[in-house]
Amino acid sequence: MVFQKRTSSEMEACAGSHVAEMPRVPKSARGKRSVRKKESHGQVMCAFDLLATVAGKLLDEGEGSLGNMSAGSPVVAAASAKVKQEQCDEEAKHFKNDAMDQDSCNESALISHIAPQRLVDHHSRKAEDLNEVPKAKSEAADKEPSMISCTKAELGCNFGAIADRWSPESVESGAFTGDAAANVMALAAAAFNKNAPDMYNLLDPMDVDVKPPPLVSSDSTGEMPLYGDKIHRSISFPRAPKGGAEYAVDRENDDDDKSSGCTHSSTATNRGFRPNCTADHSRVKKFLACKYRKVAPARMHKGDLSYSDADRKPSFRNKKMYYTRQRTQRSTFKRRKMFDRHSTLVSEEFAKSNTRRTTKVPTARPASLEANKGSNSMPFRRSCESNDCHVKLKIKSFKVPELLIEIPETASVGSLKKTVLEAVNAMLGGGLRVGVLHHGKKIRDDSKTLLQAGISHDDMLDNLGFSLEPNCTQHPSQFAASEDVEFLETVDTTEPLARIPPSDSSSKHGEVDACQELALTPLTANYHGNDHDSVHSPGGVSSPEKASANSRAIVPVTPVDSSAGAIVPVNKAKRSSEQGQRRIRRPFSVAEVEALVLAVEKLGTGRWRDVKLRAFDNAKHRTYVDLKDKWKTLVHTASISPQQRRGEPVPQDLLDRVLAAQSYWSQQQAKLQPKTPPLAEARLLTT
DNA sequence: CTTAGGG
DNA sequence: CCCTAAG
Repeated sequence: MVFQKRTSSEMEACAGSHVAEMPRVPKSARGKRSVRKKESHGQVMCAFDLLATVAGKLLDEGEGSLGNMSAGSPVVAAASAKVKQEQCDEEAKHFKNDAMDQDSCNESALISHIAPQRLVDHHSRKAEDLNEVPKAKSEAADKEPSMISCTKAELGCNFGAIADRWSPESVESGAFTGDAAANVMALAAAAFNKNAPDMYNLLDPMDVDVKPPPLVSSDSTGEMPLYGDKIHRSISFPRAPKGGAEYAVDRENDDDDKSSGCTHSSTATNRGFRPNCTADHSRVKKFLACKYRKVAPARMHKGDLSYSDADRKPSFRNKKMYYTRQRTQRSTFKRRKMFDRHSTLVSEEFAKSNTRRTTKVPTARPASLEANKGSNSMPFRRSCESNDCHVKLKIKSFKVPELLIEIPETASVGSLKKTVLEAVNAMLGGGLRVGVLHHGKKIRDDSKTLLQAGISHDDMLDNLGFSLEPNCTQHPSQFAASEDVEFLETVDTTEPLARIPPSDSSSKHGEVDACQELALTPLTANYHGNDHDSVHSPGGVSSPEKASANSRAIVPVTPVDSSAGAIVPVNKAKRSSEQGQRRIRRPFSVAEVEALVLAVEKLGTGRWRDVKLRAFDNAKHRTYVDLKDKWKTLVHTASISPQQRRGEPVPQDLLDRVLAAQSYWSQQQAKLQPKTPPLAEARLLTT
């Protein structure tokens, strides 16, 4: 008699480990490999440029209120926060149960009142009790009544000063992560309101250095001019309040904000380069126009962009533009390196030394540069009790959501510009949100302190990231509810505590190492992959855990303006360099490896579908082929010297198990292979 | 769709 | 990871 290979394997598995064979999953339930072959055609993608446009948008947003608002990043932030707040409220209605949304709302709320509070903080530093805040605020407002009008240009310039002054105090260990996000927001807002050239600098991953000046002992400097100090204070994080009290501060204090950031408006240098809005815009546009890059025409049809169901969700079909991950573009592959760089521009660093300052200033903008420098050199006083609890970081640039635009190849450049602009505006219409990522993981808990989030002054460089995220639901109605939800889930990563640390991080910051938990509860618990989103909502979808995967947005794109669209309906120009995109590489974490090993030990090799179902059913990415491949590499890895191994080191014991399992199962396979395995059987058959 | 292997 | 041949 001849056993079917699989059957025998299963039997052995059961016999050996007492594991009941998993019922065969119906075909319908089997993991399907996502469609990969995508077509595409004339598409122009422009991600980095978004930054430029962002500026324009923000300008617009602030237009109305700028008149009577004082300048200063806080104000700007407040302004945009207003808009965001509205949306958040809206969102809240739709996703009341979504933690992420709540977070986003908190962030927004924070932004709106953080500024005033900072000011207050400045004026009544002693008033640790939040109860005193209101009073202090009014005082503050009274003290600087004359600083109420600033121009946008000033705002922009001020950013330079602010950025440069971003004191160590700005990011204290005691600050809430939400505060951090808010602060970043403020900075971003300010940055975007700068005149174009300066903005470029800010955006240039190579330049802008927002690092704070050297720390000065708290009382060694009295030189700090009032306004300087103000500026500084205005962007620094409020002292960590106990509880979420500060969230209660109402936003009616916008008035205060108005006067808060303007103290420096009198700065002569600022006057020097006060561009007008028009100028700003044109610059932005120009910038955009110059930078847009044509990319692979990956025509996106129903989620072919991504490989995972979750990923696919936000594939705004039938839309002209999409925000998605860069990686989804296969055609972009060749340029990926370059592109990734853009997407990595999020990097910021923690300066370890207080003295080290690398302020590369824009060679292009002498004026502003000067202004900035002036302020840079200005010492300021910082008053942080614990001098070593500061997190110093510089944000080279923000990660901007990818923007995909589909436009006929025959469209004019002008229409392209317009299209891009519209897309960006559409995205920004929802306001921006700043995401904070640590070790590639999104920190969603705004109430966490930086310290708790693992962001400490002695942190490693490049562990922190910020991203600008569009406030997705501008027109919720345009999308199916489910889609929206999924989108949200996808956009965001997961709850820190429930996550598996990125492969490269040794989760040394007190983050719960979910890996072990998962890995150690093998038989029953599957490795849930990175799809910890389920933590937030049942049936959650997978979400890439890497920073690169977080910001996406659905843009209710208004049809490309008539001119562009009408001009050329020639969509047939595809077929050129299509092909699907290569999936991004997602190194297996130790936890995953362990889960895999466990499953294989149980099921044996050659049953990858079952292994997948058993241990990676929730990891939408990770197909059985992936698992098989991983096993292959594991076997290989285990057989080479440790020195030759690369990537995240896999515990030797795991590798040993790999080899053991491998040999065991291959043996089993060998036994069954020979049509005449046991002599006895052969005899029986022949007899 | 799954497996198994080469690329 | 991708791609393919096979079943």
